[in-house]
Amino acid sequence: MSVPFCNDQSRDRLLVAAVEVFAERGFRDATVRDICAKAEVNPASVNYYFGGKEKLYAESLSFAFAQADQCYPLGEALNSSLPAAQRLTCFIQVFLHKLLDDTVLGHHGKLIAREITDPTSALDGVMATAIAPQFDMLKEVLPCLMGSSWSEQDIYRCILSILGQCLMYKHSRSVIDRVCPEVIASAEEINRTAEHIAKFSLAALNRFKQGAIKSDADEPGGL
Amino acid sequence: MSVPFCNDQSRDRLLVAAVEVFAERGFRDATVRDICAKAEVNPASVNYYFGGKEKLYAESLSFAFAQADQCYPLGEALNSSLPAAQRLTCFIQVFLHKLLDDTVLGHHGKLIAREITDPTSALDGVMATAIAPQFDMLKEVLPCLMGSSWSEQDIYRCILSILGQCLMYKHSRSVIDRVCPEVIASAEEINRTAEHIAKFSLAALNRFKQGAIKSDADEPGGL
Amino acid sequence: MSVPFCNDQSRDRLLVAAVEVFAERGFRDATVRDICAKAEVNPASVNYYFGGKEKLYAESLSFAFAQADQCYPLGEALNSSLPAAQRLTCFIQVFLHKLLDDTVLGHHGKLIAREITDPTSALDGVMATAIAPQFDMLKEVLPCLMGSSWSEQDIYRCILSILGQCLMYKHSRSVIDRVCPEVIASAEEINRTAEHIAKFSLAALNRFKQGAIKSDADEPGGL
Amino acid sequence: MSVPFCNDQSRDRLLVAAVEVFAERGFRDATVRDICAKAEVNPASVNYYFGGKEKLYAESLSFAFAQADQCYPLGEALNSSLPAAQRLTCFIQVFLHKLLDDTVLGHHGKLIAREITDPTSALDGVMATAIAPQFDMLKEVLPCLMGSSWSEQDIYRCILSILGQCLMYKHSRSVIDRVCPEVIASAEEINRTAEHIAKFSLAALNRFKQGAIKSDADEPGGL
DNA sequence: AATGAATGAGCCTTCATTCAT
DNA sequence: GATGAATGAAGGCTCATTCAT
Repeated sequence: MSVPFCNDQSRDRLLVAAVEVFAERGFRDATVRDICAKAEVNPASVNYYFGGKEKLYAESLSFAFAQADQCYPLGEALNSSLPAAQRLTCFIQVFLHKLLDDTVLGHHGKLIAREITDPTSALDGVMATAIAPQFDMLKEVLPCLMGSSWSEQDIYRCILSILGQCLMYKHSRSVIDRVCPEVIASAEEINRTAEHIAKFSLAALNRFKQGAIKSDADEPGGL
Repeated sequence: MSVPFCNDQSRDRLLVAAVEVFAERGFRDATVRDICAKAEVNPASVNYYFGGKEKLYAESLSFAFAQADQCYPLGEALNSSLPAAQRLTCFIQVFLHKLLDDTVLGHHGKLIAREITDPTSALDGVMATAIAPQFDMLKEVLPCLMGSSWSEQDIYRCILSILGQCLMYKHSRSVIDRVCPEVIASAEEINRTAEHIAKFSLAALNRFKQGAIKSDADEPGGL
Repeated sequence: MSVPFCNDQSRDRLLVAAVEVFAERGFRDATVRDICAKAEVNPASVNYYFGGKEKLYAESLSFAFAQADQCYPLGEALNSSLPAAQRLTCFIQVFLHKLLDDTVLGHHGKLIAREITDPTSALDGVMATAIAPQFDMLKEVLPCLMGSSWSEQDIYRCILSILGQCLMYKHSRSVIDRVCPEVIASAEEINRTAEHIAKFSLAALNRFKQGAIKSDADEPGGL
Repeated sequence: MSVPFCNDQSRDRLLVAAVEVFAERGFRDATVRDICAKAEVNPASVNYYFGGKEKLYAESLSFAFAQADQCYPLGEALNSSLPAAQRLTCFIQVFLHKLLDDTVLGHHGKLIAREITDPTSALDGVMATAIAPQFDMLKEVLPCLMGSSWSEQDIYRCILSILGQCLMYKHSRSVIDRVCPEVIASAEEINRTAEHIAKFSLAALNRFKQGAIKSDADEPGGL
C-alpha cells in the first residue's frame, strides 16, 4: 500500500525476518546480514527497500503492532453497548493472550516489549496508532466501574494498574520464568491468570466506587 | 573490603560509569571506550579490572542492584511484627520510589529494567540476592491480607499484580511519559501514585479475603 | 578458474602480498594491515576474501607451493625412462635452484621453510599435494642406484640424506651466509653446489650398491 | 658470573622458562606474562633483569646453545690424535643425538632451529661461540678424509652436506613425522640413523679421495 | 632491589553502507 | 530496478612496558 507496484515479495520477507531477528537479538545485536540471510535476499536490500537499518526497524515495529492487533482484535471490548465489566474482562483476556502469544505472533511481543522498555524514536510512530486506542477505550470503560467522581489522574492510575498487571507477564517474563513459571504454563493457566487480573481489578474498582476510600488510612473493618 | 589494599579508585569510577553508560545505551551499544572515557581511565582498564566487557556488565548489574537496595531499604516492610497492610503499603512506597528515582540512583533503574526485559546470563546472578527476597517478603505478607485459603499460584498472581502495578511505571515509562506524565511529575505525585497502588491492591486483596469471589461473574450490584 | 567471474585482481594481489609478508615476518608478526597496504586493498579485504588471517595464511602456503612447483617443474626427474642417476641429478638441480631462487619466486621459499621448521595445521594440507610426490619419485629412483636389498627405512634415510643436503641451503641459509656465502654467491656457484650434492650422493649410493658396506667399520684403506 | 651478587634465582628460573616458552611458541607468540607465570616471578621481572623481551630472547638463545653444548660435548671429535673417520663418526653421533634430544635438553633444540631458519640479530651472538667451532673442527677433519687437493669451497660443500643430513632431522622434523617417523622412533633407531649418515658421508668422501671424480658425468660402471 | 598496578599502542574482526553494473 | 562486490569506520581485546612504591 505504501509503495504501489513493487516486487514486494522481497520487501515483505524482509519485514517478517526483521521482526524476528530484531525481537530475538535487539536492534544493535541484530545484523543486517542475518536479516537478509533469513529473508533470502541481497544484503543491500535493506538499504534499497528501507533506506537503512534504522528505518527498517521502525517499519518492523509498526508492522509488528499492526499484525498483533489484527491477530488479537479488541472486539467486544470496543462495543460500548456491552456492560463495562464485561468489556474490561474481555480486554484483559485478549491483551494478556496477545502478550503471551508465542506461536502465531512469534516474536512480535518481544520486539514491542523491547521498544517500550528501551524506546527509540520509532516509538512515537506506534503510540498514536496502536497504544492510544487502548487507553481511550479504558478511559471510556473505567468511569463506569469506579464511579465518575474521580479525577483524570486517578483514572489514569487505575488504567496503569490494570495494564501494569498484564504487562508484568511480558516485561518481567524472565523473572516469572524463574520464580513461578506455573502461572503461565499453559493456555488454561493463562486464562486463569487473566481471570485473576480481571477479578483483582474489578474488586478494586468496585471498592473505589463505594467511594468510602479517600486515603489509605481508612480501611476500617476491611483489613 | 573484598580486595584489601587496591587503588580501587579507578575500579569504582569504572563501575559507576559503566552503570550509567550501560543503562543509557544497552550492553551492545555501550562501548568500552566510552565507559573508560567517562571514568577517565585507560581504555584497557576494563579488561584489567574486570576481564572484559561482559564481566564488567555483570558486575555493574550487581552493583546497581546492591546500591539501589542500599538507598531504598525495605525497612519496616520486613518487620514482621507490624500489621500486614502497613508492611505492604510501605513496600509499595519504597519500591516505587526506588523505581522512579532519577537523582541519587541515577541510571541504576534503567539498567535493571533493561536486564529484566531483555535478560542476559547475568540475571541469574542477581535473582537470588536482589529479587527473591522481595518475593519472599510478599509471600509472607499477602496471606495475612487475602486469607489463607488460596493456593500458592493464587498468591503468586497477587504478588505479580502488585509488582506489575509498580513496575509499570518503570518498564513502560516511555508510554506514561507520552500519555499521562502528570502522575509521576513530582515527588508528591509519586507519593499519590504509591498510595493509589496500595489502595487498589489492598482493596482487591480485602475482597479476596471475603472469599465470596470465586468467578468473575459475582460482582453483584456493582456492574 | 575456481571462481568464474570475480574481480580477483584484489584477491590475487592480496595473495601475492601475503606470501611476501608472511615469509618475511612470520604468521604472527605479519599484520593484516601491512598485507593489505602492500596489496593496495582495503584492510577488511582479508576477511572478505579469505575469512580471516589464518585462512589467508593457509591459502598463501598452498599458493606458494603451487607456484614454486610450477616455476621449477620436476620435468625429466619424473621421466621413468631416463637413467636413475640422471633423474636424481636433475632433481637435485631443480630442487636446489627452487630453494635458492630469490628473484622469481621471491619469498615463497622462506614461507615454506618457515612452515616446515615451525609447522601449523596448514602443513598437512600441502604435504599431500606438494611434498609427498617428491618422496614418491625418490622412492622410485633410489633403489636403482643403491641396489634393491635395502629396507624401506634405509631407503628413507638415503632420501633424507639427499633432501637434507639440499634443504641445508635453505633452512640454514643464515649460517651459510655467515660462514661461506661464496658457495651460493651466483647462479654458477649454485650449479656447482648442485653438482656437488649429486656427486656426493651418487658416490655414497654407489658405494651402498657395492653392498660391501654393512657397518661403519669397513672403510678399508680409506682410514 | 655475569652479574655478581644478585638473587639470581629469579633470573635463572626466568631463563629456563623463556627457553621453553620461546621454543614452543616462537618469539612473537610467546608472551612475557606466560614466561613470568611459568617462572613464578613478577611480570616486570623480564624488563628488570633483561631489559625487555628481545634481550631475554637473545640470552635464552645463548643459554640454550651453551647448555646443549654442555650436555653433548663434542668430546673425542675434538681429539686431533684420533683417526679422522672416527672423529667424524663421533661428531655425527653426538650432533644428531643433540638435535633429537627431547628429554634432557627439552626444548632447546626447537629454539635453536627456529633461530637458524628465521634468524634474528641474536644469531650473530651465538655464531662465534657455538657454531663456528663445529665448522672449524670439520674443516680440520675433512681434508684427511677427502684428500687435500680440494678448494676451500669444496670442503665447505662437504661440510654442508654432512651438517645438512643431520639438520634434516631437526629442521624438517615435521615432514619426517608425517612420512617416515620410524627412522627416529627410538634411541636405537636414532643410532642407526647416525650410523647411516656417517656411512653415507664417509663413502662419499672416500670416493672424493680417490680423486677420479671431477664432474658428475664420470660415474663409470656405477650407473 | 624488586614489584604490582596501570598504560597505550596496535591488532583482528565485524558490520552497515555504497557503488558500479 | 536490483544486486554482488567492496569499503572504512570502529570495537573489544592483548601485551610489552613503565612507574611509583
